[in-house]
Amino acid sequence: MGCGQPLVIVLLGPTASGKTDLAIALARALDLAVLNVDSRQLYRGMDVGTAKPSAAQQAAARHGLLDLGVPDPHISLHDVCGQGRASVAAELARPRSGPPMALLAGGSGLYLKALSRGLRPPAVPPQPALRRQLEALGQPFCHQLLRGADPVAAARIAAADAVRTQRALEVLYATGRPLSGQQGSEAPPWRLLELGLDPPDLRDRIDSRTQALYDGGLVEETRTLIERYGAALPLLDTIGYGEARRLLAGELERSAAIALTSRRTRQFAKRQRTWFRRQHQPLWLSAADTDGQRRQALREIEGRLVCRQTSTPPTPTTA
RNA sequence: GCGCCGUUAGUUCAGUUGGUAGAACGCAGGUCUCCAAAACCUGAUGUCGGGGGUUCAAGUCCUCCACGGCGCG
Repeated sequence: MGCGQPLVIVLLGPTASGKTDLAIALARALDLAVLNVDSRQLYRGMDVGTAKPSAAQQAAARHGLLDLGVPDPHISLHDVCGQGRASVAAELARPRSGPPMALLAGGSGLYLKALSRGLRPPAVPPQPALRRQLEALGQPFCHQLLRGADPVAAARIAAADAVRTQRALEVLYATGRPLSGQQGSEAPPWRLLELGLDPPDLRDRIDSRTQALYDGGLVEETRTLIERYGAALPLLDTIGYGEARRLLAGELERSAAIALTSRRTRQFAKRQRTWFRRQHQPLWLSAADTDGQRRQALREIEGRLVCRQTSTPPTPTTA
């Protein structure tokens, strides 16, 4: 065990914190691929609005878990878990000079947890028709249904939380067994090093990043997505795309759209911080620029690769 | 200059026949095992424009002042 196990490095942080640049720098330094853990960069055609690594950036380092499918059939977490496990396994098996390693980077909390901790959610795909029916029955009634059928899940799910109530009922009807008994996890056989990025000037970074998305063609990209998949595409509710869609519909001025996108992004970043604090507790990198962060991260990674014999006390070395 | 209307939380506003203030959004904290860039929960906001008066009691009535809007000169 210990130093014999592969090392999986997870780089996480709120949007616009500088993960992409640092991930590429680390990938180059360690000869690794950047495996993106991002719920929106999974989709082809959602590039500008998701700040997906550019062609130049993707040429600078290998990337994985990008462009897995088109936006129309929604890609489930179950599928992402499968692809993610395969990508990590391939990366660890890849012949390289050092010990086996993989690098995950992203900001989607649930996805990060699922991949790094080996969550095994039930393999029940979303059933839109069923969800519509449950929706029509009304949330109070649905939660009452759940209390009768799966009291454990019902106790955990807030009475007003329609999304989770519907999911629990969906799993129950599809499998005939309560959801609460099917939410397991399988700790993967690797050591985990979680590094966090959360610069103090995130608000400014979000503002300038938002401006850059609009200048870089977010509205045009949104128009293309609407032409291809229709304006009702659920993924168009995404931060940035939602405002661009309203701009195209004439409901918002450009400056108002940009301000709204910034605000929603800030609110999202706050939720991400809450998640990381509670679910991950990474080692936060304090350096101000990518270069300093890279050095700091590489020191930590090297520290994990030194083979220590815990049974014998370390021999004191005098300088 | 005259008349009318307005001035209440960071913002937009609600406040019944006088009983020391509420909503939404925002903000802060939290939850999270397939919509997660989602969904949900909790919380704090305040010299009610300023002064004076009437009253046991004034955001609410009277009065003066300031500021803003509209109309008439």
